[in-house]
Amino acid sequence: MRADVVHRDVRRAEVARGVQPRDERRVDLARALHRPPPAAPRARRSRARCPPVPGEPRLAGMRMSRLFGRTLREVPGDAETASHALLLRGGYIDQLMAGVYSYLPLGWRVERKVERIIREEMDAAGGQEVRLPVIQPIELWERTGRKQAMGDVLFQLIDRRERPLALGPTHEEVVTQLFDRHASSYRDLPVTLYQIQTKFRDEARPRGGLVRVREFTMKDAYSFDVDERGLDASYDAMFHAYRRIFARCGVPTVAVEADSGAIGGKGSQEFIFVTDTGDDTIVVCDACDYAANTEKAEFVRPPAAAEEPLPLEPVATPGITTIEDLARFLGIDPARTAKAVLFVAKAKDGAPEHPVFAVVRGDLAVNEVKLVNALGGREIRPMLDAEVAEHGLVAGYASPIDAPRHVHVIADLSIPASPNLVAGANRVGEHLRNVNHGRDWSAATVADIALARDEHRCPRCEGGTLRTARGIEMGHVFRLGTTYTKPMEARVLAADGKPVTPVMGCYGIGLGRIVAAAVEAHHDEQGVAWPASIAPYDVHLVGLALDRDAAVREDAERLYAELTEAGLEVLYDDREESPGVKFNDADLLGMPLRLTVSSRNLKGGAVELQRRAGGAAETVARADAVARVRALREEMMGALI
RNA sequence: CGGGGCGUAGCUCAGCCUGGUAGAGCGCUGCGUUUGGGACGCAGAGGCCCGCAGUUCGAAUCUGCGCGCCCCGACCA
Repeated sequence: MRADVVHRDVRRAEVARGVQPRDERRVDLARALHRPPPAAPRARRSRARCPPVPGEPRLAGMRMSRLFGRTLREVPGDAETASHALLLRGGYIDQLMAGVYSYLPLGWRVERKVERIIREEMDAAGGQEVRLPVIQPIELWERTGRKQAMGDVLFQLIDRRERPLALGPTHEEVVTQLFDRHASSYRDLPVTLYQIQTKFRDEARPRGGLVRVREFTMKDAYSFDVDERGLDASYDAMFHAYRRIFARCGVPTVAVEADSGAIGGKGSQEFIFVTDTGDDTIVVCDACDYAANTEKAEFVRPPAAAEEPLPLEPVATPGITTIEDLARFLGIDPARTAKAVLFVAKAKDGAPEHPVFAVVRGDLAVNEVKLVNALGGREIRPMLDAEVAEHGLVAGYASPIDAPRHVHVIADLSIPASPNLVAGANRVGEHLRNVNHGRDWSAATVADIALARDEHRCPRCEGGTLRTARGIEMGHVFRLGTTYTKPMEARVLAADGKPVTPVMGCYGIGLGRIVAAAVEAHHDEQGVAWPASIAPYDVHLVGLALDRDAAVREDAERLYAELTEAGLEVLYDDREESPGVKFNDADLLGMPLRLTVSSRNLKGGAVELQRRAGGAAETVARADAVARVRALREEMMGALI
């Protein structure tokens, strides 16, 4: 159906209903705003001011002359990453303050498309959408101890009655309470609730444009099951939904094992978009499918020399306080030394601060996340130089042998397995050779507290080697268990009539990060090349020299109408700009397809069709243009899943 | 929270060292020329030089104190 026919029908219907026709309303509205109605196109420089013509498609199209937001030729100074620079240059986003952005019409369309995809996949996986409050009473956070755990990241405010409140950084507490009020029987389970909503986190350091922000849209989902088996099923459903979501959005991700951090629970996986600009580090096995965040990553320690323990022997090491210097000075491999790293475990729940003496083999580094976990979740900080002496230790020469009793000595797995190490003597300028764990000293705790890195061997397969990569966390799925249901005292009655505490899972995705990652993954020197699924518009229609050639203008307008009527979303460049400007803007903005109408092609009864992501331009017969665009769009969408 | 950098027109920046009535390019407005890869001419609009307090006859410029933004690190469900 033609647009003007549609319009006529709508108009007739409106008149019949006694409603003032749409285009007349527009004029009235303008008058009401004390402004003249949109002027007729001027003879020249009509740049922008042409009013929507009768029959203007109401939803699926946008004239660039009317589009709010302009493209920038130069990169705004604050942008470091490609996604940040291109989103700013294209007029997709605008920064209000550190870590807080507005989305302009184009940017918002992208986010809404991501949102739609997520909603479809969540619904398909059995999720039910809800909408939870942003503003929450602080007591809720005190109940689970997370007011402490979140610390300064939690945005807090006080209402007029001086009641302390928080802006939700996540919603485990709220949803658990909601669940408890509305579910009372095992028959109500399983249930997965989700929402797409703005979250607030006062990040210490926002960075990378949309990558780490303080106000952001997140999809968070929460599953409730009667038992672990149920949780497994809910978790798997979400995991697979996540795979589909990222695939459909054109963002390649790798699922890695992760530390659960302040969220808690037992086991989680992150979906990481691999990029050098990422702020997370992961390791990936080059032989099997093992992949983990370095915070969590296990690895096979390089083997130690098989030797019998030799007699302990002091060695003078004047001025040598680092492993590097020590190994060079003694002409040995760093793996033949023991590295001491001193921390202070912070006070928690009334327990006072206490010194922590961590020992790893010299070729390894301490993984602070693992160390915190080995300490039962106690936060740590580096020990200050002054404190080292206070605890009876000698900086640079600290020794695990005869360490003061109040010092918690914790050794990495590599230590008991490595004989005859060189360690500090706890005297300035002196080390000890042939130190053996079990003979000369024993750690209070032996645990995996070392950091995996490039070249380490895979813990899951024979012969695999770990490789490190940087990346951005796109989503995170957690098996929470009863971390929240227990302290919140959520219960349902089981089949046997006895109350059980439901086991929970939670699942988050950052929408803005998907937008940023999609740009990182799909751009070139000229600009963005959106995946078809989340591009703000399907086609960028470029009309050249519209004011010079009435035939071209008419045909471009007609094509615009035809495309939108065919259900395509069209960005129509109807501006009075030179071809170079239009093409460059089209490249920068990055719609997946570009259609060019020009007098040159029109003479041959054709238009030019170009894929933004590459490939030569094709000349398409004018009559086939719409069908060809639809076909290409289908093809590109199909390729995404 | 440590370290570094930067705040001058819508954007990118010069001017600051050596104090003396605020500049460029891009963008924007008007008129004309131009039209397949960021064209050109002419005429314009646009600035509390981040803020406050000092020094000085005089401060964008020097000094102090704030605030903001960016980067590295710490931190980061």
